[in-house]
Amino acid sequence: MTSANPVTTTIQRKETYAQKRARAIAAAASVFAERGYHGATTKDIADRLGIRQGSLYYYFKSKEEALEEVCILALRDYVHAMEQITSSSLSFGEKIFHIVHSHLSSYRDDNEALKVHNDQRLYLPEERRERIKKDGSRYRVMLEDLFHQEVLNGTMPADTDCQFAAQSVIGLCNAWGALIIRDPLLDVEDLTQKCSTMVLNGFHHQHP
Amino acid sequence: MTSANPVTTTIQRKETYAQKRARAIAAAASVFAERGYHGATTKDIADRLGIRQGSLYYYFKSKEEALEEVCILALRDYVHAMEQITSSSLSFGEKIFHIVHSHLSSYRDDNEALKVHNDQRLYLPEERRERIKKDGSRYRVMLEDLFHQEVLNGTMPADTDCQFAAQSVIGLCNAWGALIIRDPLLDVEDLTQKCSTMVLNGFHHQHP
DNA sequence: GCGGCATTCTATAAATCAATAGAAATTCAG
DNA sequence: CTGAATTTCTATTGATTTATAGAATGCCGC
Repeated sequence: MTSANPVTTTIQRKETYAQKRARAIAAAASVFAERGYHGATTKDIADRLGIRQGSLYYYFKSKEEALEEVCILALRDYVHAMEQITSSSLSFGEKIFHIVHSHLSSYRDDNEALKVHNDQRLYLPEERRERIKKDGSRYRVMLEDLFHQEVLNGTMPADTDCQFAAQSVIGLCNAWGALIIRDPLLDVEDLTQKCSTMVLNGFHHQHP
Repeated sequence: MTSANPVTTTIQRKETYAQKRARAIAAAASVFAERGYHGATTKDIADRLGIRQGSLYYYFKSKEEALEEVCILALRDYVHAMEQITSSSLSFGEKIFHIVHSHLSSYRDDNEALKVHNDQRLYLPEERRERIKKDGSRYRVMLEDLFHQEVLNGTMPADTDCQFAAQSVIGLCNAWGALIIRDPLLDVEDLTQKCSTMVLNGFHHQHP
């Protein structure tokens, strides 16, 4: 055997293509989130990367491909977190809490990819949209199943509409997510607590 | 007195400028809803009206003005409906029901102006955005006050965060609204029932 | 029918933008 | 150092788009 492969043993002094491309996707996410897909220009993205407009095409075949990549990125971590939570041994209430927390946190910490997925994905042509749709549906179905399980357990009314419940949780989180991005003062921990409580028990209204 | 004003007594054989402009705003709303503000062209709007691109400028000084008008239109009816409901003698639960119903219905019936307001208003420059912001806030505050009143009545926990509650109801309705527009099969009456119940009592989860 | 006003059209200016081709620069192994 | 591969740059093309100016058309009262 010859000496160990320098690629894996040498300290990396230069970013790989994949790493630089990942930064390009993040830059695209940021710009798309701020100005929308059509409102953003390839120059905006290039500027954020410190390269020229034309150079961007070394990483993307088209602006459209950049949007698709942003959407794929957004869903990857998002779905992964959901898988971790639903397969854990937490109680139902705790799972909901973690799901909401993970969802809201991603708006604060991550990049703006999730917002771009929510707001701009419909501007993708059919074919590209289909490709990312699967992951989005998977997320919704996992949440749906979580509710469904709870109905079978008897800890939720038998007539609960689990599709409605799942979609509502997602919608609520996305609505607050949009606000979280725009208002740095919003406290994710506090919102997580309030959203989970609301989902499970509403605002506790008592008939007078 | 001379003969009665023909404008008011004669059967209208021709649309007034205001009416035609209103149709232009509706066309803009429709196109903006479908393609987004930046993705829509003035030609798209003109096509939907059956006029030429240049002729559109008889009704708008700019594309930007068209977007502002769409947002103003969206909020006018929206705020008006809220005023009617909150000032009525309905019970709290009924009011929430009507508010949700009015909100969701507007996505089904009206034009797509409300969706445009939600998704595209941030692309307006500061000054124009400020002008429409007031109406949006008014809606939220009215809803907030409704919750606040209920806390004072003692039919809701004293520590209820009314701002959170109001924003959540709006967010939930907007999330479902976006789905309603895309899926004609969704039943607004059914969704209204489920959304109101969820807001008031959550999904009735019982600790096992 | 005529004069004036309202409405729409044609044609075009000016700016912007995505995408490409090929040259330059950088990096790196031998 | 040298040559090849990678990465970035320059320069440009072609298409699109907003907005304007001025001409043409339609409409209405008289």
